[in-house]
Amino acid sequence: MPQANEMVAALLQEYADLLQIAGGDQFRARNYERAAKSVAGYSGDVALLDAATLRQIPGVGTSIATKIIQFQQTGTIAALEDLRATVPGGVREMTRIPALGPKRALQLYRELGISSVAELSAAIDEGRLRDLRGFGPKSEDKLKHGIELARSLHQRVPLNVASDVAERIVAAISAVPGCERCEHAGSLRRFRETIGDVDILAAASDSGPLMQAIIELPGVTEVIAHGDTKTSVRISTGHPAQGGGIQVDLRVVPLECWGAALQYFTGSQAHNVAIREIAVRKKLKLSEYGLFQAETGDLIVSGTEEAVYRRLGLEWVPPPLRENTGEVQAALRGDLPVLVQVGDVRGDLHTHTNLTDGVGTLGEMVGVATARGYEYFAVTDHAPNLFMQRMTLEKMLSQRDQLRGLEARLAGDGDPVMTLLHGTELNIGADGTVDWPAEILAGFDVCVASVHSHFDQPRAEMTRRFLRACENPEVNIIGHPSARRIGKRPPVDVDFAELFRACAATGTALEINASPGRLDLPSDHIKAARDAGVKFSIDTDAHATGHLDFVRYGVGTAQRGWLSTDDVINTWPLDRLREFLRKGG
DNA sequence: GCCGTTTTCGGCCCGACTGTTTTCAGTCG
Repeated sequence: MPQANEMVAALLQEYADLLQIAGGDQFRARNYERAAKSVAGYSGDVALLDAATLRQIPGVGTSIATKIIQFQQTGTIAALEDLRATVPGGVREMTRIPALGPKRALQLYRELGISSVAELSAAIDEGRLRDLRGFGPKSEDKLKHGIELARSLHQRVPLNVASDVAERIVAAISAVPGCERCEHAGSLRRFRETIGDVDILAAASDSGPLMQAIIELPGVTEVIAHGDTKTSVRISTGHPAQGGGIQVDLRVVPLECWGAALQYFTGSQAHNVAIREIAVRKKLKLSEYGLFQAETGDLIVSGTEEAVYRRLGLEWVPPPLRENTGEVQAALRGDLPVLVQVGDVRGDLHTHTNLTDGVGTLGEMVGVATARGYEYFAVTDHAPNLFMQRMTLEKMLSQRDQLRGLEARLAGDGDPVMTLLHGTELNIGADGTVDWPAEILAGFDVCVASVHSHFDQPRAEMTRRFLRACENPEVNIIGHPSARRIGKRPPVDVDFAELFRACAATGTALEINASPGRLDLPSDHIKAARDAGVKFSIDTDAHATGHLDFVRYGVGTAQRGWLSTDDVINTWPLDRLREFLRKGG
C-alpha cells in the first residue's frame, strides 16, 4: 500500500475511535472506520488524488475527501487534532483492554480522570473503581486480568500457528458424538496475514456436549465465556513464541442453519454489514440463523452460503475477498474474479537446500515436490554475495550436475515426471547489482533476486536499487519484495508504484512469498501491482521439506489480492513459463 | 458522514454473553 494510504488510514481510524469514545453519532464513527479500511486497501496513491477521484473510494464522500486533501497539504487533519484535545490518547489505548469499550473508558475518564492504562491499573489497586456505577467486583477482576493480557500475551499470531490450532480443535470437536459438521471460519478462513482469535463453527442438535468438550481440551488455560451455544477459551498454541496462547470461539448451530452461520462467522464484519444492508433493502433479515422475511419472520434460506448470497442477488463471494472493499459491488454485478487455487500451482520457483541455509538435501526437497504432484520445481540456493552462505561457483555447478542427474532418474525411460529447474536466489546489493557475471547467470533456468541487507536506505535510493534489479535481463522474480518480517521488521521504503511499473515493463515477476512470517508481497499491494500489469510467482522460499506446504498461505494471500491464474506465472504450463523467463530476450 | 432496485432525506446489521441493572447496557464479533 502506498505510504500515504497507510498514514491516512491510520488517521481516519484514530478519528473513528475517538468519535466512538466521545459519543455522539455512532454512524459517523462507523463510516470513518469504513473509509479507513477502504483507503488502506485502495490501489492508487491517495497522496496524488484530487477530491473527485477520492470520492470514488467506498466510504469517502465530500467531508472525508476534504480531510484527505488537507492531509496532502498540511500532513495532518485539523478536526482530528481538535478531537485529540478532547479525548486523551491514553483513553483510546484503554479501549484495547478486553471488556473495556468506549463507553466505560469515557466513564472512567470523566468520573475518575483516568487517562492511561497505567492510571487505570493504579486506580484498581487503590479500590477507586468500587463506587463507580456499573463497575462491580467482577469488572475489577476482568479489567485487571485484561491489562495483564494486553501487556504481555494478547498478540496476533501467524497464519500457520492459528491454522494448526484450528485443525487440532476441528478434529477434536468433530469427534464428539452428535457433532454433524465442524469447520473454522473467521479471519483464518479469509487468510488474513495474522490471526487475533480462531473461530470454530459446529453443527449439532444438542450443543451441550460440544460446549463441554472444548473447555476440556488439553492446553485450555482459561474459559472466557461459557453459554448454551457459544464458548470462548484461551488455549496454548504449542508454539513457544506465543506463550499466552490464543482465544478460540466455538459456536454451535443446528445443521439447517449451516450456510447462514458459516457466512456470518467468516466475516469480515464490514462485509457482513454491507450484505445485511442489502437484505434490509429487500425487506429481508439476515442473521446467523438464516435469511428471513423481515415482516413475517418466515425462513427463506439458510442451508448453504451459496443459497444465501444467491437469494440476495449476489454471486458467492470467496472468503479472502470479504472485506467490503469492492467485492460486494462486484458480486452484485456478477463480476468477481475467478481466483487462483492451490491446485492451480504447477511448481515452486523459490526453494533452498542444505547446500546453503536449508535443512533438506536436494533429493529430499525434490522427493517431496514430486509427491505434491508438481510439474516443475526450481531449486534456488543463495548466491556468493550473501557471504555467510559460503556459496561458490564450483558448488553451484556441482549442484546443477546433481540436479540434472536426479531429473534423468525421475524420468526413467519415459517422459519426465517433473521438470527440475536450476535457479538461484541472488542478493540485490545496495546499488542494485547482483551476484555473478551475466554469462554465469545465463546458465540458470530461473533467477530470483532479493534484498537481504541495507533495509534502511532512503526511498529514492531504495527505488533505484529495485529498478536496477528489474532491468537486469537475467532477473526473473523479485523475492519477498517488501523484505518485511511480520511483527519483526518493517517493510523497506520503496516507491511501489515505480516498482510495479518497472516490473510490468521489463517482464519481471513479483514474488508472493508464502512463508507465514513474510507473506510478501503483502496482499494490500497485490491488487495495485496487478492493475499495473505485474505478474506474480507464488513461492514458499522453503528451507525444509515441510515448508513446501506453506504454498496455501501464499495462494490465500494472492486471493486476497484478487489474482487469477493468468496473473501467476507458476500456474502456467512449462512452455509458457519458459517464455516468460526469457524476458523477451 | 455516506448513500440510493422504494430514498438527495432518513436511514444506517444482528445476536450471544456478562455483570449488576430488578429490566438492561455494554462489549464483542
